[in-house]
Amino acid sequence: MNKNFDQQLLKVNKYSFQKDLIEWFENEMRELPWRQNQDPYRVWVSEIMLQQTRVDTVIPFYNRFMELFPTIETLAYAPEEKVLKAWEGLGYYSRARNLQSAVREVHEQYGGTVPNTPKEISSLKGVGPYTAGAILSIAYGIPEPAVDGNVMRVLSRVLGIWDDISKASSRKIFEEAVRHLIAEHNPSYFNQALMELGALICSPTSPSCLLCPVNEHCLAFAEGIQSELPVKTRKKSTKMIDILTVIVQNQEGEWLVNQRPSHGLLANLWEFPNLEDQQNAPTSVQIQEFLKVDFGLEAIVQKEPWMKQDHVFSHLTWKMLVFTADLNTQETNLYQRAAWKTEQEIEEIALPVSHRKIWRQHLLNK
DNA sequence: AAGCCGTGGGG
DNA sequence: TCCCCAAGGCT
Repeated sequence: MNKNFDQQLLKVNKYSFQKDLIEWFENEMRELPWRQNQDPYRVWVSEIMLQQTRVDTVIPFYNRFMELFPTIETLAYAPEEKVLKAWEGLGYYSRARNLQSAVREVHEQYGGTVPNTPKEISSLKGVGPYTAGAILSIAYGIPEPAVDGNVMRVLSRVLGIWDDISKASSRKIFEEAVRHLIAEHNPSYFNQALMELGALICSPTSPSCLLCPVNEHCLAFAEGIQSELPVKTRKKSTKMIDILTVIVQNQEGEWLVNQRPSHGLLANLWEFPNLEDQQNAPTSVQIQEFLKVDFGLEAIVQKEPWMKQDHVFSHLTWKMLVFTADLNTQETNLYQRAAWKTEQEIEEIALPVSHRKIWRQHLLNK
């Protein structure tokens, strides 16, 4: 472990730090839907939704989700498609499928009670080191570290930890620091306060150190090096992919949609048929061949796209060209995971944000 | 270990 | 416009 950090950890008056931090939290904590009580299920759902996602974004999704699936049992028995639909627009969709899978396990293996040991709760799908600690401390009052980006930022400054927080291995160092500092009598507030402090005061850029309740314990503030911490290497730029998308309507006025594979990007979500532009032929020809081979459909594809749209993911960018096509046959027996769906049905399935935008635009132009 | 996995907001 | 970010986990 980092020697300087170790020395700093011993210098901090831990009980004074705990008191200053927790009293600040009691006065300043935001009223959030998942803070109404300590129901482990409600805490659990909130922690999954909050992974890599802002509080303001999560709130409306969380409220809707809890209305639809208020208990472990209701979520366990819900069809996956309903759960994905409730998650539409929130991103990282495997979170939703893992959550339901884990909830079903709790329902079946633990009699519907969320387990309260690190070993058991960490074995649940989608529950990693952070989420395990968060649920154990917030719902059960168990003094376990819950180290997220906020905690690493706050403690890197308070203790002068120079390890690169973008590396997975760094988390352990911060967990050790939390194990030393955590308030055994109130781990829930201690952990939440560290995160709340990171969100409200100890922000990534321009932290409000003068307002900080623990600034007298903070090494970075004492030395005026808040802006140097935490150390975080930036990730690589995203790659571009050219995507050709096609809107096809049958004689009944239904639209052709396809369900994505059950693994990988946007798993199990529905979308309008699309392929990567191979640039080995005119776009309309590529799409025509694609509809024939992948869907068994004869169609005439417009030469020019009626819409363009870029969509940026965390690790790649789709540059989308959207075409329309007219069926040239009555035979519409579809292959694979494709289906004809009515306008009403398309409203009720989960689409990626990019395809939902295309759909809205299509309805507008019709 | 490092790449994959979404989205919308802010500087 | 572009980049970074926001209560991470999985493989």
